[in-house]
Amino acid sequence: MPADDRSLFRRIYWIVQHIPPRKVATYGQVARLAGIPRGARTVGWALHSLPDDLEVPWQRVINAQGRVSTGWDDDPSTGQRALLEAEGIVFDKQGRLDLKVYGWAGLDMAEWQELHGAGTGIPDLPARPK
DNA sequence: CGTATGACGAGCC
DNA sequence: AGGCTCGCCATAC
Repeated sequence: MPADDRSLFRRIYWIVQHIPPRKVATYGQVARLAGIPRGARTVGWALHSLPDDLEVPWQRVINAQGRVSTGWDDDPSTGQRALLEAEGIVFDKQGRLDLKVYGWAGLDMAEWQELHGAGTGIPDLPARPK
């Protein structure tokens, strides 16, 4: 990853670092918090190219279906699902988790302002403009 | 600068 | 519910 990702990717990582254990956020949710309402795929790209030396709980970001989206990690010990189960999250028979139970509420006002600056309120995100 | 590529998502069958 | 199509957005080439 380029050395210039210091704005968007950095914001994304910062947000993910604020997801508490046993809670999960969707790619779209992180994207909205990062300021790119329809940039879910970009969040995926950001986490995909996450530097190893950065401490980011990437496993807590899943898709809107409540399923892990990695696919390549069937490894029972290092796979995304395994990491989440280790935190106490339970998946159903179809490999999905209940977002109503484990879904993260998002950044609180203080965290939002720390990220975007004071004076800016958290938008209701209709995700439809343009 | 155009095209391809996703760890996505919403809408339609 | 499950599968497909299309739109999205930052990057890589």
